[in-house]
Amino acid sequence: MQDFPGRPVLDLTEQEICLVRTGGPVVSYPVGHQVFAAGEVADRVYFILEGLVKIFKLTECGNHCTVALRYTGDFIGLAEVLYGGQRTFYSQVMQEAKMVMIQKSVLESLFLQHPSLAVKVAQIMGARLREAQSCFFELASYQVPGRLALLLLKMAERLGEKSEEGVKIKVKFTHEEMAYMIGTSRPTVTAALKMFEKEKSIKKGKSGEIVVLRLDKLHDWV
Amino acid sequence: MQDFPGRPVLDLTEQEICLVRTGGPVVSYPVGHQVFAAGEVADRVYFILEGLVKIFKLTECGNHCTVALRYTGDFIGLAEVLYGGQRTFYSQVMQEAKMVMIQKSVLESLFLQHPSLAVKVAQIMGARLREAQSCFFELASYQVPGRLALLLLKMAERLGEKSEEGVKIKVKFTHEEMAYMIGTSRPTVTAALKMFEKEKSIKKGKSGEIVVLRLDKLHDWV
DNA sequence: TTTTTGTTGTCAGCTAGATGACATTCAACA
DNA sequence: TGTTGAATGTCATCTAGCTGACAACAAAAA
Repeated sequence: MQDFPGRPVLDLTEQEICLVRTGGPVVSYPVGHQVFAAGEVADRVYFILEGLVKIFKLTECGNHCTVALRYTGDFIGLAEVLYGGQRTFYSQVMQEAKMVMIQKSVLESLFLQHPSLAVKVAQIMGARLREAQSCFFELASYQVPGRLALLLLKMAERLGEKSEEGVKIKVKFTHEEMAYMIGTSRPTVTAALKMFEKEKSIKKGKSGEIVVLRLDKLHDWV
Repeated sequence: MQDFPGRPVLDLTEQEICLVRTGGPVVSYPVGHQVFAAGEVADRVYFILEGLVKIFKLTECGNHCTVALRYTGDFIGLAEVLYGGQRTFYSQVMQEAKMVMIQKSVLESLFLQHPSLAVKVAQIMGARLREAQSCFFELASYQVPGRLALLLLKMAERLGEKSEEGVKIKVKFTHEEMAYMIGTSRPTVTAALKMFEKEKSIKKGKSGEIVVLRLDKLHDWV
């Protein structure tokens, strides 16, 4: 998956967030809700106040590929709105999401009135681009255990909760979901996770979440 | 390879180009020249007036992966300059390049004085991001013949010269270079090209360039 | 509680494609 | 013109990982 955890990238400032909040109504969507779909007109962006949303693509034959996860503080749907195209990806809520829905025209006038916001958005897009290109590189260069280790490390950084034992990844993803993110199959993810468990790099928490015990050992896999 | 041919994306207007040209000196580099390398400070961008430049990454073990090609009218090195990081990719000239070299500080003041340029840059980054994510998807979903067919189609669109026979791809890439772009090995590219030749989707021109005879047949491979 | 549905664990069989190796052809250059 | 280095064509070998399948669980619903 692309620019997944990918650092806080470039968070908006307090003032910028206030600005963005004025851009439209706050909407709330449950898990599973489709925010947008390929083929639709890209007439609005969303700014995530809370929740987790994935960006993915489908083949005609049902093949699923997740290219990014977006969190609190991220925009989604920016790219196509900026360059004025149709949506080419799908977007679905993975954790109940509260978002500001901003019409394209409103976003454009925000940019005009606050040029620094436009610059900030350009920065965000730049960071996302390099992240996406890195993911391409990783997919091309590393095999499954390496890519999965990398995914876990990024998740630990982004969604982790430290304890004396290790880092607990607070969000639970199914093996299938992870397979979509690293371009492999579900059974292969299961096997690789078992392997990590056996070497004690990770363990399963009580409610099924993954706890990373040894970041260094995972790192050795890339 | 990522957002390779990827449409002219979003060309700058005449005025914008004039603006950019004032941003710094014009430099000329021969084939093979390294424009920047991973680890360097990202203190400038280049605007390509003429030529072809690739953006790539290397593993410690020498693995090479090309994530983008940039042409006349494109910026290179924007992403890291925008978000203020180190360079994480390498960049090398593939066809003699004439470029405007623009210092980061100059670019920033250009943005301040001309907010519309900042917006345009955000648009460009958005388009590049979606292109890069599409390439990730393609690498994850299609096998080599499909990815190579797609690459040839993009090249035909971007670097093609139409004739009654078909579309001649004006730039010559080695099989190895193409392998780097689609995440495969050189012999595999050779084999797939032979196959396309056998089914008469493509042929070799007199100076070794690829001529696409049947866009539709290539398209059937994805 | 039982039923249902989704998630894991595991496996046998198969294949795309990596690797390394080598011969051949081509292009550049002296 | 011959010489040299790079780019191709081709092959035998090996393996990561896909596919499909099924059993074992777990969680949620009835």
